[in-house]
Amino acid sequence: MQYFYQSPLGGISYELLDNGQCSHLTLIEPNQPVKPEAQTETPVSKWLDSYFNGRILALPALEKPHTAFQKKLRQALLDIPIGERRTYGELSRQLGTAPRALGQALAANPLPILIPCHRVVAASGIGGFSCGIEWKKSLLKFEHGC
DNA sequence: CCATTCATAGCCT
DNA sequence: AGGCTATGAATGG
Repeated sequence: MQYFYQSPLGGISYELLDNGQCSHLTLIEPNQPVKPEAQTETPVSKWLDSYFNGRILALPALEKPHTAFQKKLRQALLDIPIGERRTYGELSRQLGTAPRALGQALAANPLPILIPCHRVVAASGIGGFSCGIEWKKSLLKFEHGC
């Protein structure tokens, strides 16, 4: 079942499975509001509230990673504190993989923000973002002020 | 400093 | 199995 959330940075849609786990989260075009009537209170919406208020709660139930690597990657991403950044090179060395392969894995992350893949940037420059580079910029900017 | 090239490798579908 | 990079380092202008 699909839900929507209106964040200060733009609309967010996400998918909850029957078991309550969040399987996907997508960032809509920044500054494009979503239909207000589609917003419903869920564990994910509560978490997003907490995130955008600067006091982050424990993560809601998430769908499990499909591979061992994704699990390791998810943990590594969650270990990056707010406001911190890692480069693709740094993180790939930490995980024992190649920078490019890491990019592939990040691009396939179905749970941006929840799993903070936006804190990984290129060695020079900002790098890419699956939901649009503008989102990555605003997220980093937002976290910087926390 | 910017553009281009190329080595590289493993993750995802 | 095969492609396909959300890289990075090196090079050359």
